[in-house]
Amino acid sequence: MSQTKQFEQKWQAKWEATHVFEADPDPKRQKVMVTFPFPYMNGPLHVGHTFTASRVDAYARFKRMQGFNVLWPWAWHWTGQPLLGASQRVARGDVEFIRVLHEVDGVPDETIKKFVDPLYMAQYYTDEGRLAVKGIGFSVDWRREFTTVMPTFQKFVEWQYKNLKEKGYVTRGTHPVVWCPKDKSPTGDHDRQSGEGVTPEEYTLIKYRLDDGTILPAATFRPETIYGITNIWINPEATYVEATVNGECWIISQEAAEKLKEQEKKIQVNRAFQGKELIGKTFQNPVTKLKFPILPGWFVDPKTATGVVYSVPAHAPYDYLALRDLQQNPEVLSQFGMDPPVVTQIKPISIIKLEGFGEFPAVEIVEKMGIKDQNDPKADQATKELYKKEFHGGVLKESCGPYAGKSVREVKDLLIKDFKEAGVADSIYDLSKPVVCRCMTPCLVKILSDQWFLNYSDPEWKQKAHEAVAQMTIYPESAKPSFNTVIDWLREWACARTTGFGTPLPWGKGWIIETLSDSTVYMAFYTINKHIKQNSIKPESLTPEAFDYIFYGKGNKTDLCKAVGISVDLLDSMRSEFLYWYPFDLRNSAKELVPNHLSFCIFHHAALFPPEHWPKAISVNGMLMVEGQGMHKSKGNFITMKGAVEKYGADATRCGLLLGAEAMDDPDWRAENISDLQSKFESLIGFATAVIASAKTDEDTMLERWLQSKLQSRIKEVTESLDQLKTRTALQVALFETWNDLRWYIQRKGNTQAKALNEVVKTWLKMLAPFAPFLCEELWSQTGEADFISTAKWPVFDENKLDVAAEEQENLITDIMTDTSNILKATKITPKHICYYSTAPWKWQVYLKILDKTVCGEAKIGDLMKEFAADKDLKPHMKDIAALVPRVIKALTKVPGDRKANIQKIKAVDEHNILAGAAKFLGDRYNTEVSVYSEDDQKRFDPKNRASMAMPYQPAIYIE
RNA sequence: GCAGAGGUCGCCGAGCAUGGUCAAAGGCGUAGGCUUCAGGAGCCUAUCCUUCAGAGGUUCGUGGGUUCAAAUCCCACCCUCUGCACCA
Repeated sequence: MSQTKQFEQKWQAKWEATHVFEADPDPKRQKVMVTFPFPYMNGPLHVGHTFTASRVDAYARFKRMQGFNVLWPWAWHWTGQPLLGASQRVARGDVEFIRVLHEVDGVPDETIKKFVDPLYMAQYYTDEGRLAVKGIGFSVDWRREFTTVMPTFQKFVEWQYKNLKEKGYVTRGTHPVVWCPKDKSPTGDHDRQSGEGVTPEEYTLIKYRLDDGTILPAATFRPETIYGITNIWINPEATYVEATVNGECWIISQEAAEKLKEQEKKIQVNRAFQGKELIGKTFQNPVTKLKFPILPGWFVDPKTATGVVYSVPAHAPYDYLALRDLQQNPEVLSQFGMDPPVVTQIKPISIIKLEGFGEFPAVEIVEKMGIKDQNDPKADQATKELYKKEFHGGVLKESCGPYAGKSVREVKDLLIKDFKEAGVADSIYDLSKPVVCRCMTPCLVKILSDQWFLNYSDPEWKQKAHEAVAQMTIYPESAKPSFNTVIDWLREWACARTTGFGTPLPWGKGWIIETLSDSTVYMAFYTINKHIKQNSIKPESLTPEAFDYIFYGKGNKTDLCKAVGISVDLLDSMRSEFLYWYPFDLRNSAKELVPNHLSFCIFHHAALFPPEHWPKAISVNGMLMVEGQGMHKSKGNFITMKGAVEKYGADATRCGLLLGAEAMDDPDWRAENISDLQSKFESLIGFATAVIASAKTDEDTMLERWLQSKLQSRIKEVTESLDQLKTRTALQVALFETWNDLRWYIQRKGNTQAKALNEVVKTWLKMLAPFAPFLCEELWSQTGEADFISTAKWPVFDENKLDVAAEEQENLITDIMTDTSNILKATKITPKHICYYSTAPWKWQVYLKILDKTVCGEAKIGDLMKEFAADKDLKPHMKDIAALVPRVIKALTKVPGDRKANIQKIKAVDEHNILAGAAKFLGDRYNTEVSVYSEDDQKRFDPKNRASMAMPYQPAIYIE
């Protein structure tokens, strides 16, 4: 077994044995409750879950180390249809599906057989999931765990819905859905063979009347064009039916009759006939009462809507094209017994004024695009373009009755409403593209009646939700507006369905609360489930009144306890535990849940709890990609949490994911990166072990102070980043940048014996512990610490340990190394001897004066020279100063502001000593002899007379 | 279609809000050296171009503009990605 695996098992066992991550109320300590949306258990946990949950765990561990009482609970989502669907696929012996279960999920064959029981399947994945979560080292309090089919949890959901209903947030209504007639259930995107993303579209039907009173319901998205009608198109070759629809006699395509049966229409088909029978007849416009002819239109698709289309050639390219085609070939009309003038006399009727176009926009666009006839594919493009333009910019003309002068956009809804009320319009739902169910049955649109909705349209509810958003923190900040957008945009949500697992609607027989609707405030249940489980509280004790008391403090507890059979103490413990933990302090999820779950969570909290129990913070992150692609079982790139941990180790998996991205960016899982990280950790372990073992001296030189100083900035950055959920930045600094500091120190120092280094390494481990807890625990124990690093005190930034002089000293070294390398590169010489010349003291005087002036923004060469000339110490050097001043000014433009301030603070540094101290280090670096002289040393070795080039922070260099 | 996010030096990815400190962090990859029985790992150095002295030049999707100064501000254009409901 690998070393990594040993550490993982060892520390997991210790954590479990000591219950370190179990959190109970402690009034003396501030609490932090973090949550992660419970995963749906129709499959194993994967690296996507791992990424999101690793962020939560890093935060939880960080806060725990900061001394907070941290609760991280976990649960499992079993509600809904997919679990049943999956089980049924096993029962049907779906070969491909079973192969995936076996190969991707790694389920043993014997177990797969038992998946015919969906509850068994859910339990299996839950048990596997729990092992995976423990294996990766998430610091969860398992005493609060539950699944959404547990009767006690369902009692909680019943309480939730009873309250929502009483507050008026649950309403009843009808709703169109994509429907599979064979399965007799709505066909969601995931249940489809084809037609992903297709939703029902509502067409308005205008009830034109034939002379005998029969209704021709023509379907349109543009009912305002009723004022510009010139004729109706019927496909002469399609089959139409005459049917009694809600007591009226309608003529529609055969397909349309089937559709309407599912759309709350009482329909009886009386006879079927060919479309050509209708050609040549006349009908009346129910609004204008004018009469028009029915013409043959071969482009009319009987499968779309009613198969009856009315023609507005002035504004609809297809209509104009079809009309033009007929007018150019009027002889085809003879087969329908019509005379050409009926067609040739038709003129488009303009009803919409559109900027940039004349009378007949459709005619213009057809001519502009050079569209040949009604079969030209460009006709479709023209239709879309014109529709958009007229919708946004079109104004109805005088002929449009009460709607004249209004824009299309503003009257459309009103007009539909008016027409429906006047009985001249109706509607039909249809699909823009065909949808086929997984069972291979073509779908249609069904109107579900008596559907239960969460009324997210309620303006007061929306308002409260906005308030909740306003008072909470969203990470990253940039995601906040999208929550408000979603809240404005959400409308009625069907919250119950008839199939699948879940909690029955308390008042609606046969309805089950749907999966996104039963999981909105369950975080509150975590706070009390510990007591429910420990005391084996019966579901029947958990009445709405009991929950009202626990969550609201409502009711008389003596009576209540008697009624439900829970002791007063226990009830009070539950109440106070809820009050201690709630509200939750963080909920982290992937951004895909913003438009649904996370917003629902906000809505429901706003509805059910007072503002002090509304969420404190929500954070969102990107969606995990695998090798640049979305992760799907079908793509063969599905990686389970368990599999990743087995292959790369828990620490590398966690850190590899967290280094992938932060904020809303999508992290990319690259196997190569993860295994590189794995070996990096191996080397980290070796490195830290060596340092820990070698610590013995009490040295406190400039280098130790430098290391401490650097460490302080790292502590500050890691702490601040973690507080902002910037896990990537935090880990990058904690792992790589701090490591680089340590490397630099060791190189400069030449050994690892200082105890100070050992202390820094211990601090380093603490900063890494939230991310890589296993190896940190192990190394921590090697330093002789008896307690867990998981509960060690988080390092605190200490300003007193900042040492700008030490930092400037090292800057001097790195700067001179850069210059030396530059020279070597440019000259391509192999150095035999490198000489450095430290700057003469009088130059420092000049330098610091110029620096002061620069910072104030008044560095004028003339003034400076006068000032220097007046100084008797400088007077003898005036010739050199004349050359030095412009060089210094130029050099200072490249120095960052904060460094300038530091230099002002520490004044002159002892370049000579610093260089002399680093001579050996530099000599090793360039593999040559290094000599250090003072610029004004008369005995210096300086054949090319370079020394005079020296200036502060830029010693002169001579290389031979 | 509607809404949102984004295009940075081989790759991933900082930086752009508060323009100058940006040839642009960090990681990866690649090359060379050291170490190692070997492999791996580790350590060091280099990695836009030019340059025999610490310098210069051309870069941050494309094209304009503002400014002494733009990866960073403004405009236009091109391209990519994500969500859009009864479904987890």
